[in-house]
Amino acid sequence: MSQVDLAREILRTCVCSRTRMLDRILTQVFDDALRNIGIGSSQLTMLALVASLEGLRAVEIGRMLEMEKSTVSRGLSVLRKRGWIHTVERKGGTGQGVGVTDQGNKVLQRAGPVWRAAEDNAKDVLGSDAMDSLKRAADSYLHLRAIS
Amino acid sequence: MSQVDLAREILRTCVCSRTRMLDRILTQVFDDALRNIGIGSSQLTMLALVASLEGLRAVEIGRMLEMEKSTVSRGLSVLRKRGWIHTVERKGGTGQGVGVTDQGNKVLQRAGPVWRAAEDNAKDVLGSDAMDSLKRAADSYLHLRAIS
DNA sequence: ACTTGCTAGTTGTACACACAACTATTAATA
DNA sequence: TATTAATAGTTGTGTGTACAACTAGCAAGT
Repeated sequence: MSQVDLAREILRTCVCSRTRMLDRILTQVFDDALRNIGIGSSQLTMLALVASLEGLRAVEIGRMLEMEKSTVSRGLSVLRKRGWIHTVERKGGTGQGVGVTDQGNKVLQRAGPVWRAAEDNAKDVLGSDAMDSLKRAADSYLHLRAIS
Repeated sequence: MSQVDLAREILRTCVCSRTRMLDRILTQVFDDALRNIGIGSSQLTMLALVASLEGLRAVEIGRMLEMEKSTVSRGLSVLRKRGWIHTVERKGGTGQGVGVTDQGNKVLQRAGPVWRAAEDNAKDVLGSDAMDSLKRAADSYLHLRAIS
């Protein structure tokens, strides 16, 4: 098989590069929408998770979002720097977790409608069939039962 | 609507965070497989594109992969540093583009079987339905007609 | 030829991401 | 309790990503 044929097969087929492209496209849509609010789409995800389950530890966040622990660590630093989360004691005294601050809640509330508009916008960009199949692809795998 | 309800709605619904999670999961699968070869999945995508269309310019790569030009610029630097691509003259003298080196072709050939195995592995991880719907979601949007 | 303006490319900055190596903390057990 | 093992968290490094600001190069028109 020639190099060119192999290269074209990779480009036409590879599910990883496809997904990464979709990620770039969607991140663009959501970050554009959220820019005025001053929060990025990744940050919003993490903030929403912390708000959903007060007292989460970093390792649990990593498990739920499929993130490496060092990524979680640095992501939480950003949220902390912005004043959106703080350290909280966990029930039972088993170590510490994170919780949302008043500022964090305000940002979340302001982001809500903008995020919904972005979700609609994404449907226009991708088409609603593609969006549904994308969500289904994720549903079959992701570990978000705790907040369902 | 309470903050917690909003937060949970975002986590359950957001197509952007879902896609980013899928990206992390798939990148893990492909990078693990490719590690022995010494190339990352993003680099493989760009190398395959350059190999498919000799003499591409950065701006064209950006259009086809939905990447910002600065991202392309830095991505190409990495490939150049590794000795996988080089600058080539374009037919008609309209500026310069990039082409694959012999080394780059060797890496591509070695990566081929490993990449195919990773693609199979991804099907096991995601399930073949999810994988199909993921690819369909991308198909409806991506600009790869030039190499089809 | 000049200027004017568009397009392409690079670089500074900040964040997202993971691996490796380290520290700290917690749990298990001698 | 002391030691050890396992888990959790941080930090250095390199890459992936985009925005803003800048430079370079080309094109159009007068």
